[in-house]
Amino acid sequence: MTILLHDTLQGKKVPFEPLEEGKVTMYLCGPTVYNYAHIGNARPAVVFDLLARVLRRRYRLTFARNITDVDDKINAAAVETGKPIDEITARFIKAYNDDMAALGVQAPDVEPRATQHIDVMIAMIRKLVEAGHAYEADGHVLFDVGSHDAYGELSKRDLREMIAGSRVEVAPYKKAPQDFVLWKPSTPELPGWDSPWGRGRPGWHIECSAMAEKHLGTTIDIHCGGQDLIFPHHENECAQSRCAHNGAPFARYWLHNGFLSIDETKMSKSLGNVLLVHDLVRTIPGEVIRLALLSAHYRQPLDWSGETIATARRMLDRLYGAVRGIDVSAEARAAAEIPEALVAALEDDLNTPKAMAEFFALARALNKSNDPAEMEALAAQMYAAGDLLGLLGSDPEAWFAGDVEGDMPAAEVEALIEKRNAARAAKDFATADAIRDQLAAAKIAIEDGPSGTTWRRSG
RNA sequence: GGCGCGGUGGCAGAGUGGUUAUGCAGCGGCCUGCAAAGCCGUGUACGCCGGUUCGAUUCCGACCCGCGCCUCCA
Repeated sequence: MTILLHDTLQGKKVPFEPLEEGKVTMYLCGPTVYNYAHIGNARPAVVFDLLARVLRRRYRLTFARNITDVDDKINAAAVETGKPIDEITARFIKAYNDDMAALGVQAPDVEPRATQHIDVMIAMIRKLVEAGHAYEADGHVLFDVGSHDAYGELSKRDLREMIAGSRVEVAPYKKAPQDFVLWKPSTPELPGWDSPWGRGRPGWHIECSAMAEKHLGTTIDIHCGGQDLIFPHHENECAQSRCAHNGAPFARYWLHNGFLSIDETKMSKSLGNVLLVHDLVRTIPGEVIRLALLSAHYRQPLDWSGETIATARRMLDRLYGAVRGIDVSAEARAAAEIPEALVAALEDDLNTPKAMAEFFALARALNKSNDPAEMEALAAQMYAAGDLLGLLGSDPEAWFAGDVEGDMPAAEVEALIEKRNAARAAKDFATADAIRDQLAAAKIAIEDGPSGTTWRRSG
């Protein structure tokens, strides 16, 4: 079975064949670092992190996720806060990486920063000007969309309709309304670099083209990002790269994740419903957020709500509950293989809901078993599956005891349970039940098993 | 207006031309001091209307509804 991926350009699911046997290159558009990442930003990071994990099982992968650290929004943030640009970008690069790590996102192989690739961008722009695909006008360098026949192919847009439908005021120096900026002049206060067209800074799209070329080569295997990037960002990237590379294909597969809504409305600053990962991880375990983001297929829209989170938490409780109390030796862990059906689901265009169903089948088999050797083997398989999915990374006891701000401390819970068990031993069930109610009020669920009482937080 | 994506049982969410998704919630049973967890059992879901077919939730066409993009928002 080959891996199947849905390619936006072809508009369908197709077998994946890398350009070079055994080797895959993948590029994901990363954050513009002027603010904390919101939950919508986290979806592509998590989803394509999983794709990277799946690809690494079979291929030598080079995964690049860039950081846009030169941008007008960053400049605006600097003016607003009175802080130096470097300080702002350094702070939010760290925050982004910390937040994504909390969601189980592994570091990409390369994390290129735009400001460290200005020379590559200038070289690429120069090539485009020389080839007649770009022109200088009023201090700007613009990409000449009309010079590239395939423009609009990725986003399935017709150039003539775009011109007719253009509602935006067009800068007077543009040849055509949809021409976009490759290089723009900077005033002395703004970040700028010397170039053949004077001191200036790059446009957004050229950054990704240049960084992809530098780290992954002329033609990359997989380019991914959010659906809203298809136009104009990816369309423009594709046009620039192909024109700078004598028409060579830019990306062989384009993958785009669906949008995330909050309580069925669009997330937006004006509505005040922007949820920052930085805030969410304070009260919600990272794995819960990760599983919630993977609970729908990546191309489907996903609605984020209290129920989304509560359900994800209960799903994880069930998975951790299955492996709880089972010691898995290093040998068993090394020997464990992920069930073929689970891998096959992920290799079928990253069908995470199907993969989760297989994960639960494993949990049920484990819950049913009472043969210690089989239980250990099944638990080992669950951990192996968890490693691939980026779940089940905690010790089960730590998972169930895990507290967030405002929770009753574990020691206090243990003390109450001891008191209750003393009451139970004395058949004083009224006292025992009162303590259980007290714990329940603190969202602690207790379970009396044959080998003693266990407890867990019930979120 | 153009382009694209959806409408599945109480909720979330896969999938399939005829046979169990899965999880959460509910109900019944086992277990338990009682619970909880777990296990077993339990649901005549596939927007509407036509068409193709022995048979369609699944293919085709129209319609209704929702969402996204249309110059820098993942």
